[in-house]
Amino acid sequence: MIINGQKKAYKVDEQLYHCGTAATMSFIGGKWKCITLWYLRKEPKRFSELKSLLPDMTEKMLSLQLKALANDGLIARKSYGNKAPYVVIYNLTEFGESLIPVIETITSWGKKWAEQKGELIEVD
Amino acid sequence: MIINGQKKAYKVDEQLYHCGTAATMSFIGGKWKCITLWYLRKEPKRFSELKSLLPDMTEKMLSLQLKALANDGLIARKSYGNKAPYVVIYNLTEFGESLIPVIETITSWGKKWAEQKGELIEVD
DNA sequence: CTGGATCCCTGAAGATACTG
DNA sequence: CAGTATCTTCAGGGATCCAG
Repeated sequence: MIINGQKKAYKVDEQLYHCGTAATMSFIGGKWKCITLWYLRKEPKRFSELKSLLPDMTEKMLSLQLKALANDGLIARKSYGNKAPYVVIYNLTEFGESLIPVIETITSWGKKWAEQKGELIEVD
Repeated sequence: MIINGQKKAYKVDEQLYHCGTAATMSFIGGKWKCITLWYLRKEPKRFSELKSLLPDMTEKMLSLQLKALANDGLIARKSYGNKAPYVVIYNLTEFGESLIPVIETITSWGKKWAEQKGELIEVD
């Protein structure tokens, strides 16, 4: 980002972002965050529900992503019970909801492209 | 992507995409592709122009990204002259242009967030 | 001027097994 | 049930030098 020959950047909590894109990508970049948020867009879900909805994601990655998303304030985690079996519910926060239109834009472009250039097939 | 209990995916040129998001991200994911396309959105630019607009990006990365974007059909490369100094112009293709609204959505969300939560400062 | 070639490093992601 | 703990692999990215 260069304004009047001066190099500028956004500074948020000691972190520099050289453009709006970089800021957004820090929230939804990487391989899994978008799709995780996407599955939470309508209603809260349990860990095991997400796991079965995302069979390609290892438990470890799911756990890491959920932790990161909660840390960014995009989702909230609530746990019930002090003995196994535990129940843990994840839901979007209002801040997380503000990202859904962005993800929707990304998803629908990809969907349209994939449907035009390829085909929907069964896997596994 | 699970439909009627059946796991599905898009198949495009032997490549599998488990959702629209993954497809889009294969084009604009990573640290540099979005911003590179963004700078080409209005008019074609030379390698050296892009280099000075993107001072944080090494020449190697710029070169790699331009090659990848051209390979994906998002930009076109035209070179003039058969002796040094060469002139090489990059411009968006129509396909590349179709992604600009997506990038715009991403950028404006990040911009709004950064302006609310942080500040614009000079760097370097 | 516009890159290519090479080496290196780190962090993201995967596999597998284990636990309160 | 909802995660941790290790170990490993690999691609993205950085630094530097080289070439037409």
